[in-house]
Formats: sequence, structure tokens, C-alpha cells
Amino acid sequence: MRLDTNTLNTARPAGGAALPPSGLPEIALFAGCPELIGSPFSYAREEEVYGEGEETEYVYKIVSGAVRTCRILADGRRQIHGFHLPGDLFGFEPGQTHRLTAEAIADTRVLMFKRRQLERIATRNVEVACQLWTMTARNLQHAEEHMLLLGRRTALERVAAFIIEMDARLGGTGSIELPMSRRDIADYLGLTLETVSRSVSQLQQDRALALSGARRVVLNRPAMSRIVED
Amino acid sequence: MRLDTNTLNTARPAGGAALPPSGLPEIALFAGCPELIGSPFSYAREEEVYGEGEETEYVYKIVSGAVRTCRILADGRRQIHGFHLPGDLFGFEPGQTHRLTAEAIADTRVLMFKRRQLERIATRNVEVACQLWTMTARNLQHAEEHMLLLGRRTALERVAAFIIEMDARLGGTGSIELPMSRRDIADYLGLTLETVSRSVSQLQQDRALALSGARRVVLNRPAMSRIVED
DNA sequence: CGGGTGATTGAGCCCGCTCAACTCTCGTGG
DNA sequence: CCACGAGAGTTGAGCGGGCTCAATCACCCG
Repeated sequence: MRLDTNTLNTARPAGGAALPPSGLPEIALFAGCPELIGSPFSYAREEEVYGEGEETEYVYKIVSGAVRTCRILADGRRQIHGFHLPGDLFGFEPGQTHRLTAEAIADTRVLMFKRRQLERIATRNVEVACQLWTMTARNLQHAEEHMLLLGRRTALERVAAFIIEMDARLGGTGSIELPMSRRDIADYLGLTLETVSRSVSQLQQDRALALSGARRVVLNRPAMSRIVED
Repeated sequence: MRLDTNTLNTARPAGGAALPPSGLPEIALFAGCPELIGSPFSYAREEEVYGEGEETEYVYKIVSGAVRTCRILADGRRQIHGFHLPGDLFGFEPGQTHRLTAEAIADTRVLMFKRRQLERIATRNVEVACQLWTMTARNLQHAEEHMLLLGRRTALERVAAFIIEMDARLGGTGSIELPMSRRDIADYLGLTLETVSRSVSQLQQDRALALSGARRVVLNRPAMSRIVED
């Protein structure tokens, strides 16, 4: 299974950590675009970044922490559409208003960019316009992969695919610290938190992964891949 | 629930039928772009238009008929990502290869456009580039809506939402002819064909819709909306 | 040491799946 | 005109994966 990150990756060196461990992340949005400078901002754990229906005024790039974007039905059912990790860009949607809600999963630092300014540059700079389109396309690709998962995968396959995706996005070292709760995972995978927990236990029993605490995961890559193979 | 068509609508007059009932559909892809002329082509029912992994050489615009795009797992599980109806554009994916398979649901006539040529024009014509981006964005929006459906909706809600979506895309008259089989609907909604059939029967019993034959549907819009309301 | 949050585990149930029989429609040919 | 067959759709019976509800456990942080 091929799960691409749904991110425009500018800060992350190929195959390296989520952020350069030493220096600060660059403040410009794109490498070739020094006139786009972001304003640093912070959100506390569980704080809303923007809500469904709000004006799409800013675009955000995560420096540290993590953000979820989701939709909620009137009766409380929630579908998380994606998780955004350090280096990821989010909040860029066509149209005047956000169709999703964005909330910080952990204490999160971001850089904010004026959407208007970004668009103004995109109309002039083909490079930037292309990067924006690529980002939207990558989001679409991720969504397509996720639809297959939601529509046709079993609970065990979903959880395994999720862990593999997270490992890939967090550096691909095979040893990760999940930033989100079981409930968040469940709402991302279209399951209940109990089923997620049971599936993780199952994977551990099958020696496909090892836990230390609930969130620290070491994966047995071959075994995990075998579960989700298509 | 707001379900947008995932189409770049150029041929369809606002609120009108899928195609102007009289004249032929225009042969150019975009209204303001007469140099892009498509070649007519036809596919028989169940014929493949392109397969997963093939080169993305052409973009297609449907003149008549219908096409599904899907992914299939090794064990036969299939997820249909979308249906493409007259006036819709499909086959435009970033990257060198198609990530989805496209097949004709019914005998279908299309116009084919060289992807390369389209991209060449897009780099020069901001208007066209913007339309392409809007199309990708609309596909993404549709995908987001669909993820909520696949992850958090009941079978009855899914089927009701599907009929509403089809009505909207087929003219919004409240009386439609479904071009696809129960199996196709099932693979779109992440259900089995039996469950789709049962749900349709249920909706009929609840007076939310009326059938004549399996594919001709007249909907009771208020009752249908009540079922999927969020 | 409690207290609180998050995660795990257990027991039972139900929605949607599986398997199977039946019906309906429609095209073909006698 | 009906007979027939094939494919699509419907309906029924029973099962099971994932959900619900609830109890327990693990881990922080005072």
C-alpha cells in the first residue's frame, strides 16, 4: 500500500527527521520565495485553529506539535480528515470559507501566512502556483487512499495502515511517538476507540509491533506490510 | 448535507439538463480556450478507459454515457471513487501515472485531450491554470465529503445521500435514471449490493422515494434530506 | 498516595455481511 | 405469441465484526 504524506514538504530533509534538530525552521513558506514571511503563533492542546465556515484568511505551517482537521455531524459523529505534523502546510482551501475544523492535538507552534498574499504571488510566480496545485493534488491523492481504507478495509488493516503511514511521515525510522489519542485515531479510521485499542493489542500479540506506553510504537515493518498488502 | 459535483462544469447550463438537449456539446475543453480541441472517441459498456499505473497521457470529457474511477485490492475488494457524467472532466491527475482505473459504466462517448498540451497552455494562461486547480480542489472537496460518509454514516444515510447527490448532478429535477448497477453503488458507498438494495427498499417503504424499475427514481426531497441531515 | 485522564479488556448486541433462493426484466428465437 | 435463458435486483435466514456499555488498569502530576 502506498500512503503518501499529504504535505508540502519544504522543511524536512529527504529521509531525515521532521525538522532539522539544530537550527530554527526557515520562516519563509517556500524556498524560492523570500518575500513570504510567516508570523509565529501558538495554540494550546485542544485549542481550535479555525472552525468550519470561517473565512479562509490564513495558511499555516506547523513548526512543532500537531493539528487535526475534521468534520462533525450534529449528533456528535466525527470524521478526522487528516493529521498535520511539523513541516506540513494546512488551511489552504479554495473558496471563501473553511470546510473543515482545525484543532491542535498537542501544544503547537505555527507560522501564519496571509492567504491573499500567497495567492497574489501565485498568480505571478508559476513556480509557487505549481507548488500550491501539487499540494492540493497530494491532498487529493491522500484522500483517495483514505477512501479505499474507509470503504473496504477491516479494522486491523486500517490500524496497521495508519501506523505505517505515521511511521513514514515521522521519519520512517520504524520507531515513533504517536501525537494523537486513541479517539483521534478512531475518528480518523472510522472506528471506535475500543476497536482501535483492540486492534493495536492484536498487532502486538502478532508481533507486528511493540508498545512502550500507549503512544510509543516500534514496528516490525515486514509483518505490518503483510497485513495491509493489496 | 452539501454534496458538490466533482466536475468542471462547462457544458451544463446552470440548473439545466446535463447537456443542452438540442445542439452538440462544444468540442473545446474550456470556453475561453478555442485552441484546445478534443478528439471524439467511444467506449463500450464495461470497457476500460485506462488502468491503474498507466501513463496519464489524455484527459477526457464525457459527451454521453458514464464512467467510474476505482481502485481494486488483490482479493477483489473494490472502492469506486467517483462517477463521471456527461459534461464531466476526468483523467487529469498530477504525476506520470494514473492512480485509479477508469471504466465505462454504459456505452460512452468522450472527447480526448492531450494532457501535455493542456499543461503547456496552463503554464501560459492563468485562467486555464486556475480552472485546473479549481477542478482538483473540487475533487478534493468531494473526497472529503465522501470520507465523512464512508467513515461515519449508516447504510441508509449513505444510500440516501447518494441518491440526493445523483439527483443534483443529473439536473436536480427530483426524477432520475441511475446509470449504474447496485454493485457499483455498493462499491461507491462501501456497502454490499444486498445492503444497497435493502436500503432502497426501506426508503421506498418510508415514502422517501419511489421506484419504477430498479433504476428510475423519483425522490421525496424533504424526506430524503431529513435522513442525511447533519 | 490519591485523583484524573486515557487506554485496555470483557460481555453482549446489532448492523451490515454472507450465502442462498427467488423474482423481475428484457432480449432472443421458435 | 409465448418459451426460454441470462443478468440484475430483491428478499430471507443466519452469522460475525465491530459497536455499546461497563469495569478495570496504567500512567501522570499533584
